[in-house]
Amino acid sequence: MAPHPSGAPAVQVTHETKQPFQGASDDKVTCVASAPPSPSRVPGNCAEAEGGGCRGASRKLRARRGGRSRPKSELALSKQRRNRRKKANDRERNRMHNLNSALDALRGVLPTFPDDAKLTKIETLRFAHNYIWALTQTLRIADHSLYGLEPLVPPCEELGSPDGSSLGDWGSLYSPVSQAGSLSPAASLEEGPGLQAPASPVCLRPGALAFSDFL
DNA sequence: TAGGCCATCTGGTCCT
DNA sequence: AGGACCAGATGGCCTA
Repeated sequence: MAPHPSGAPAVQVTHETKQPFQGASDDKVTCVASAPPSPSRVPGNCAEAEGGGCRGASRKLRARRGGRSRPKSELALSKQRRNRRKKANDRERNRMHNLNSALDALRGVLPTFPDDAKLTKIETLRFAHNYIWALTQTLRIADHSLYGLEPLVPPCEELGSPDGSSLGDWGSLYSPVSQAGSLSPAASLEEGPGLQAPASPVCLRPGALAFSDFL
């Protein structure tokens, strides 16, 4: 996992490590008959001296080693493994819950209609990606018009939607991702097949955004 | 019923 | 040793 670039925008990925999550408890730990344990390095018998020769100083030696690690029975070992697995499952579940809540937060800031079906995970990511790109373009366009520069994109009237339909209120921003190729910053991302970015000029109008335009 | 989406479990790997 | 992260597997639910 690539660490955040130092100059990354302040999209704070709060490491909400301990955000208690409902359901993160062991509601359904179905401990399936666990597969054969990983190549468990069977802990060597700690009674084995490390060549230092146990000249009656076994107590000191044990104290230096921590003293608590004594050979465990197979039963105790498997019990310990199961316990560790269970704890790992809980953590993993919690981690995924945190991930999902972050995804929900992201959904919350994306412009969608109330009656729109909830975005799937991949849709949310694509939408957010393209939405950010579109907003960036908006700022750029605004900057250029502010300083009297040539517009970067032709006027909206000259743009056509991919399907050739006329541009209504909702057609002013046509689907940025429905085209192949990528001109956006996203091109630098190692994006999978899904995360294409807008390939064509986007004429934005505040409020005229629907998630379907970005997917 | 097939396919998509999702939650969970699991083992491996890396890091502290 | 233990936690975080990841990817694969599996099974459930829902919809066209």
